[in-house]
Amino acid sequence: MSSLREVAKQANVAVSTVSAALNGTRPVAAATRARIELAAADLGYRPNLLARGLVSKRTGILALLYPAPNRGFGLTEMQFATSAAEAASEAGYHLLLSPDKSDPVAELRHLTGVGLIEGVLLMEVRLDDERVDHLVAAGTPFSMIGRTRQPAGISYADIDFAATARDAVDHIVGLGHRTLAFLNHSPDAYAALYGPTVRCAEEFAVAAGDRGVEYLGDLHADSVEQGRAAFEWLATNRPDVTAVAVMNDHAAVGVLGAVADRGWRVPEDLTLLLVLSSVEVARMFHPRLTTLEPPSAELGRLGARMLIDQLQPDAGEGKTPRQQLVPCRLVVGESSGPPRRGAETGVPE
Amino acid sequence: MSSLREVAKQANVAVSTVSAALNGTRPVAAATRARIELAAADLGYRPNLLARGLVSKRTGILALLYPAPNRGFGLTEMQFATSAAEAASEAGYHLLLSPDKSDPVAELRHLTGVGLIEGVLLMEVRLDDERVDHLVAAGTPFSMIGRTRQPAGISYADIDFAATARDAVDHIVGLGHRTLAFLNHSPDAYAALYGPTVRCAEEFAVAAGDRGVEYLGDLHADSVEQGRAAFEWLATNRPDVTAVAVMNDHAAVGVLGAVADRGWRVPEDLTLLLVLSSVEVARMFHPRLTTLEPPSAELGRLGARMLIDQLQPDAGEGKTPRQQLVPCRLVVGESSGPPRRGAETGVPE
DNA sequence: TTGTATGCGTTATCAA
DNA sequence: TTGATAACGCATACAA
Repeated sequence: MSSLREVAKQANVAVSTVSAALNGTRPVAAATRARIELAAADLGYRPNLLARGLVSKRTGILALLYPAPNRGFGLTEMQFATSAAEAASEAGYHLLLSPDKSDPVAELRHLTGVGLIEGVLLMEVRLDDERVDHLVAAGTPFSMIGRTRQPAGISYADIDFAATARDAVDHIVGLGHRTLAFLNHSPDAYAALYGPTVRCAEEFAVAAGDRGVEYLGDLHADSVEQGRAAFEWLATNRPDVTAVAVMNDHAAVGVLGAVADRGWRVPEDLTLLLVLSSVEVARMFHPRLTTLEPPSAELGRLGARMLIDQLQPDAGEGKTPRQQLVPCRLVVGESSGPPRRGAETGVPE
Repeated sequence: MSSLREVAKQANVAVSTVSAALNGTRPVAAATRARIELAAADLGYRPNLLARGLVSKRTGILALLYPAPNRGFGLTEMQFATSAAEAASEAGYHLLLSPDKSDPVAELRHLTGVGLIEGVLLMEVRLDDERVDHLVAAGTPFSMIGRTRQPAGISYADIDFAATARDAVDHIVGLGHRTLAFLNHSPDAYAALYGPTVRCAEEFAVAAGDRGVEYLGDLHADSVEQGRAAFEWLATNRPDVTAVAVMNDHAAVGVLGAVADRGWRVPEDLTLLLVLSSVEVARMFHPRLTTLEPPSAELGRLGARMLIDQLQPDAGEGKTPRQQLVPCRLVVGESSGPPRRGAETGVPE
């Protein structure tokens, strides 16, 4: 409420001196500085961000761009947002929540056009993402949670899918399993270009290959019914499969249901792994599922930090983008066990 | 990027005329208005929000205050945020995410002090809430999702707990139940003043009384173990109880586990109700649980709308606060059934 | 070491 | 109907 001018008057100095003293932007005599700080504290002075931003082009506002929650915006995505907001707040920045509905690029153009935004934090980045192209072209500082197919030169924090897959495969190999089925998201237009969907499948295949584990990909389920169907198909056609990794929580519900219907039990007859789900969710199952929990909070925090680092004036133009991968945390639940005996029998072909 | 001045030059008029034409703030000749609009579109003009806010005190930015997600930040809370953001965006406003960590009032003072915020949307409102007191005292426009003990004069959108409890009780009465146990949150310092915790318990008691259903309150569980313990206590001491309503998802997991251990089944031997959980969550259970789903998206939207309405200049000072209650949606799952036969036997005392 | 003056892009108050 | 012009609160180049 109180302006720089009022502080100046109260401290008997010029406005510019107050500004300098408070921002440390030029040397100020210790005595006057003390007077100024006293006056400022006394009046409860707060610099007006609008005025400051108007002249300095630095608003301290970051935009978090997330897709409209058509595709399940879950706990994980929320964690990105809240931890990013927290990291921003710790650095003196503010985070603006920007749902991009129909036209993300238009929304982006608007946000930067009105001079509100200093930088953008991108969520739910796809392998090919028009938002990225636009931001690069416009020269707007940004960083990503997730990454495009070719993220060279762009700051991002993403899941280390390779390490995650290795951990998962090592886990089941340690239990004695020799085959692994991977239930991915349904191959709709979205999943086809969605980073986690694509990369998880790839890296699980690689990790399985490295460990000599037979890998069954090409299975998909995004609902209870589809999960159920997928397991039934497996039980019929590949009864030798002893371990299943599932990307979608509801699909896991279906698998568990089908397993029970068949008179099987988890983990005695089947080892079930949740991929990219929080322990919070894994705990809702009975038995408590083993899960690869995404480092959501850390990714959100990292993404925000990276963006903020870019915005620091001393960062210069020759700044190297930071790119960081963080593996999921393997949290072993009650759904992990050795393969059932005699699983080799009944292998078709 | 391009300023009002450039548009003015291009259209051969004064800046003030451009401003007037674009904002409709004073009559402008049709011809010149056309010229101006053409020039503006041509240059891709966007009004600078900082400059505008500096003079008009209207920034178009709303702050969403939410508690640091220590206490389970679930799907529900997430929905508030996203739907509020969406509603704000539709009205041309922006939503700032403000985690209030240690000192919410200081955070609030900061936000309004720097002139960034036009109004505040409060989440997780408690029966006695210092943030509310501060906002009222400071004269900052705000609205609440949830409400305090005495919300007179303040705009809010909250759950209609009375209607919700009635629906729930009617549901089980319709099935033939005569007793209902209510598993509330654990009575820690937080829950003691948390609206839903308190109001749900009260209204369930009232609704049960109205329908002649025996009500067992004073039960609490916020974890799997506590849920398990609670059910075991019930089975031992009140084997006549045939229906249980649970506030906490994890507690429900515990109840289900204990039910199974006892050789009982849901819904044959016990009807289980989730209270204030999304179907998304209810579906994760086996059997799929009946739930009273909170109208999160609607509340978020309503809260934002109410705040925005307050901010309209034509709202005047004599504006009546809007207060709206929305009941939960009863979604019947597979955990609802008639009471088991012979439940009356074995009633202690 | 400090003060003066100018401008950032708008809106709003005047005259014209 | 339109055009100057003064704020809004701050940062900064320049003068003292």
